[in-house]
Amino acid sequence: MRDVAERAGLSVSTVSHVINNTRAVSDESRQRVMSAMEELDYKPNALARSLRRRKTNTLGMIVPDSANPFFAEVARAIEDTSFAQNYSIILCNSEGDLEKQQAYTNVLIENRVAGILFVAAGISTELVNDLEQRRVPLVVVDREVPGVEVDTVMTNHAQGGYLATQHLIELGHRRIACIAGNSEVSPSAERLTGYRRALEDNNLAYDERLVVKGDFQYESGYEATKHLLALEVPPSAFFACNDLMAVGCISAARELGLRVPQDISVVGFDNVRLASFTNPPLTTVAQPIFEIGALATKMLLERMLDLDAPPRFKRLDTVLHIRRSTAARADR
Amino acid sequence: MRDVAERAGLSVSTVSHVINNTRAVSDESRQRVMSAMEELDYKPNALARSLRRRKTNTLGMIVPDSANPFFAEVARAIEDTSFAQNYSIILCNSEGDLEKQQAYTNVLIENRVAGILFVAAGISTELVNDLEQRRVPLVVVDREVPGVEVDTVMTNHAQGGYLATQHLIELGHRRIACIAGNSEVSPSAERLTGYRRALEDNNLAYDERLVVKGDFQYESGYEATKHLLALEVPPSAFFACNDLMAVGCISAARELGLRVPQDISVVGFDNVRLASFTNPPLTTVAQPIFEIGALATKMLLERMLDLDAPPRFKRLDTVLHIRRSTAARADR
DNA sequence: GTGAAAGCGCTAACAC
DNA sequence: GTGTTAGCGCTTTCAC
Repeated sequence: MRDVAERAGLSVSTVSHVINNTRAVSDESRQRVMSAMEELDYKPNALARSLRRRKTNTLGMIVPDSANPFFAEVARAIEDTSFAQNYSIILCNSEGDLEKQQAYTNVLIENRVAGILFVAAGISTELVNDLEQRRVPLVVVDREVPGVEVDTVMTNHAQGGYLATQHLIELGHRRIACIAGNSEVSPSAERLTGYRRALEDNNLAYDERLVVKGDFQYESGYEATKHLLALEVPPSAFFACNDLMAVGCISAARELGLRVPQDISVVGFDNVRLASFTNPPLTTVAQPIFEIGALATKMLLERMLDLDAPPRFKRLDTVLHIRRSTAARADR
Repeated sequence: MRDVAERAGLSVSTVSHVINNTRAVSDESRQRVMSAMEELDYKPNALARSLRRRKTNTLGMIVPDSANPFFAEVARAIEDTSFAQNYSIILCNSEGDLEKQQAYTNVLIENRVAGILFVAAGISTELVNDLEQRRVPLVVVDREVPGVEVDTVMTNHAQGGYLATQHLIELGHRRIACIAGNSEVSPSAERLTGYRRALEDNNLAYDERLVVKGDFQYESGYEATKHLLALEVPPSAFFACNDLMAVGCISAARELGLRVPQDISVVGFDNVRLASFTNPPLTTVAQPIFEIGALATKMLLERMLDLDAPPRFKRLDTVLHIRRSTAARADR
């Protein structure tokens, strides 16, 4: 910038003011500055600016695994929205590991990010309090943090689980398996709740043998299905708590010579891009992925403006997309 | 830091030195500093540090679409490797749009990133020269930049295309379609080259009606297949230039009542995680995705150490993974 | 409408 | 082994 000022024959402060449009400057001076910048191909130093302003244009985003299609799509939505608002994103993959998450959080704090988005992160009460005390704005996405008041955007997972199960029941299925996630975390448990509630509402007994835990990866859906289909009385329908496990489920069924949906029905959860192109196309409960990311970013940006406003909790509804992986139960 | 120094009753420089382990400090002083840091919960300001050191610990990564499984996995590998080396990643989605890419590049320069990774980005000669002149280290991944010498890590796409096609030929297929990508960009064109070369080596005629352009998305594989199967003499095998299009291809075939692999065979490219779980599991040409990301990061880090070393060009080999989407041609 | 000067929080050169 | 000081490149107050 000094160079620009010299080249333009003006003071550094004037140059700064034309760059930031922060003070009236004569047309001539403005011109001189502009051309000097052009000629020197000047790019302001955001580090110095942020240091001085005590505020960066960087956001931190912590996800368990940015290569997982669901998180990848949420991350994409967050990045898009942030870019549109002039914020950059530092990407962090926690792998759900608390230590890594803490390490990343430290890096983000040291880089004085303007805010942090925790996506599906197993965030602890202490961490939230720590961040609050440091006055770091944060938004939690896709996880409920028990006992703490933080800005949160969540999907109505219970409603989604209900929708999925109800759909299967309406198709005549009576033995409906649930390939759950790690049930300790909120979205996973809620999907299961929705499943149970739908069974109840239809006077179907909850059979715990039909519920098996997965970990949201393809493999676990595959394994769970192999296990479930080996039961004495196997289920005729599966509610997989995410699309990846649903894909694994279909894969396993096929290996056992079962046709989807003629022999068994399966419904997923998330509606990632892939879901439209599985074989058969997957019936699934859609989360409003883009909206989740966009809303989370928006909430974070608003939070930055007023750290002491009351925390907000947003729940987004799901929509059932009926495709080709579900059909009426075959008579037995 | 000032606070820490006061608390510890020492000079700021001493504190700095213990933090950075950059000078001999008495055990007692060190202890005092440590506990002061602890008590004040001090986190150094990376902005100030970088400003002073004239070097950040941040890297920029530009990808077309971080929600695309292939890029998502490469990005993941890059982020992992960088984190292990104490570098953070700023994520940029260019959408293959040159303007967005330029905008992102500017942001990265303003943030004085220590280096930039261009993944599959349509990077131009001017941009490379501009960056070189600014002395910004960069590595290009998965794209060849014609007429410019830059550090590059590429897969041997031609070899992969050859492998895929050869495999189909060995299975007895004679009419083999190719669902290509946008053929102007290097990886895409090379895969096609491999396809042609395999045909030639086996004395099979190249029929341009059997080659249709896609855009690496599910949809385009789907559309291309619909088109190809409507030909008077449809192909019995498909080489899709990436896994997503292969999935779209299978999806289209199925809609037309064709079985994979009994009626048609399809092979993909990339070997994204998903490929193991499609229905049927996809035979595909594996790119060493993790290695690509890891190597690219490593090259960038090395480049940062010596900006004037001769540029390196690394080509990684592919491996054919034979799964269940390919089979011997049915007699007709 | 413009300039001088202080200072953001750190590191590195220089003194002792 | 420790302290003082200058300065990284900006923004912002204050003065004119």
